[in-house]
Amino acid sequence: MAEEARESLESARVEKLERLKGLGLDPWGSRFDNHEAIGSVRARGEGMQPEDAAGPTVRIAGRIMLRRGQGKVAFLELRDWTERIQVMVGKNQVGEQGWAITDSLDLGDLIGIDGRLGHTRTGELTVFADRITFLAKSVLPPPEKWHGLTDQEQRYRQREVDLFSNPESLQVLLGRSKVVSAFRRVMASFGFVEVETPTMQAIAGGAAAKPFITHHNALDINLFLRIAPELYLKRLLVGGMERVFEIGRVYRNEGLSPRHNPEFTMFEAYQAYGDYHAMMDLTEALVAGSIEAVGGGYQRSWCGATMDFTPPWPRKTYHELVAEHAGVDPHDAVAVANRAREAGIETAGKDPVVVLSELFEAVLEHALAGPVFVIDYPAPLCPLTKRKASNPDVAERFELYVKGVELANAYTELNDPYLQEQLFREQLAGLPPEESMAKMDEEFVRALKHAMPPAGGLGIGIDRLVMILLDRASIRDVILFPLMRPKGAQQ
RNA sequence: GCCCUCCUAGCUCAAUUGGCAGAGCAGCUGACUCUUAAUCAGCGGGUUGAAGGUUCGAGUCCUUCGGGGGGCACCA
Repeated sequence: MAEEARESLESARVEKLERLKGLGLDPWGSRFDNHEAIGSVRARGEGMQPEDAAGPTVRIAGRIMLRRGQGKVAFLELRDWTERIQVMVGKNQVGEQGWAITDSLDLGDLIGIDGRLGHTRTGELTVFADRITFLAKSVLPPPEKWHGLTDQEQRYRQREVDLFSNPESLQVLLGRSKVVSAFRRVMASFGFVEVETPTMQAIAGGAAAKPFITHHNALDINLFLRIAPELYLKRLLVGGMERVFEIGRVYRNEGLSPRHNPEFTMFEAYQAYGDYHAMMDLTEALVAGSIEAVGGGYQRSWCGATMDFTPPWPRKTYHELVAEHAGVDPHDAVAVANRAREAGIETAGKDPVVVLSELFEAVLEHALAGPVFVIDYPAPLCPLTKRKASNPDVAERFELYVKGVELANAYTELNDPYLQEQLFREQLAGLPPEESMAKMDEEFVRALKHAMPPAGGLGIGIDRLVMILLDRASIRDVILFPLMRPKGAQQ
């Protein structure tokens, strides 16, 4: 039976665990202070001559990835979250107890090593162990030592195994953290403060998406998990917090795909007395800071395509792009509708602006190489955006596209409470309510009546940015624990 | 939700037109104090995702179910 085979592998390891106990050791280890990152040890080794036999003493800790027994000496490959390094353990050097420990090691075990840094006869940088400290037993066998874990399902379901057996996965997900840190650094340098707003909301506003519903028992009310933090952040502008940002999860009850996970990380920022041009500058600074953090420069490739992130990026109007790529005058509703039908879009009963929008998405989104700021959207699509003073049919909004992926969305924020209230009530023909951003939020409108400063607002999808900067094809590769259907669940 | 596709040992993968389920790694036993995916000798490990069906015979063909990946739809 498969179960028995697995258990026999486990029991062989449990037997060694008992052997460690027999040596008077705790197989689950304890505190191990002052160990040095293996990456740092390696860096020190760079400056050493290969003939330096007895280098500095070092203390490292990590997981045993490889083992090469050689009689009364053993070579171990130890890995921590920075690097891997070879350790040589000799029976004469570590003594009877140390050798007994070495004899009980399995691939996957966690150990600490005190030793001297040097090189072997073949020139490999190696820690020559003086002492071995057992830190934790792995009673399950790790994946194959050369291929690692390749099965996608297991890599997502057992991310911890993926992380320790596939260094690339670890680097990608650490890279994600570097991007988030870079965002915080850049925002601080621009004088923004980080805030936290409700993720459970009575009205799921600020974006067009179907929400998740949850229930609060004590109040006996249904609440929505937020689809965007937007409306609360703008209320902070009213309150006088002039530069705020939030990095947090939002939840959208929609399909899964290589670009969509039901919960994802949204960055939003609001700057009093700014506008959408200020947000474009900020976007460039944030992406530049992220690129600096993950390395690799402005010329990047993603899924085989190359792109240039050297700022500033092109800024083209929505209408220009429609004329250029769809070959149709965006002001000519009949021509737009004809072109849309050519592209296979149903036009009957839809507002001309909705048809234009669907044509844009069908024809243009994937044609935009980027990075490119698409600016000045048709006003009816943007119920939260200030209209251009010179033209009320155009909203001061931009979206940032890179290789067909929408990375950022920003507005000059609408701060006229009467217009806001009116726009919340308007429902475009052909748009079901849950697909509209227009959801009446009385609290928000009331807040605007206390005067919200004219402002620029920006939203960036962190997951997608990380995907593009770290050249991952699937959003699941940049989320530590992507949503998976529970295995063996009934119905 | 629909379409395509995948699921074989702990892991990575084989298995000819339907014809005895295999290998490497990992594991176990032994040898080895400078190896590099160490090597050498030997040993164990399987309800081929699940359940049915066709057939003399199914890992392979059919049906249903479960899970994954990709696409469509929806969206960021």
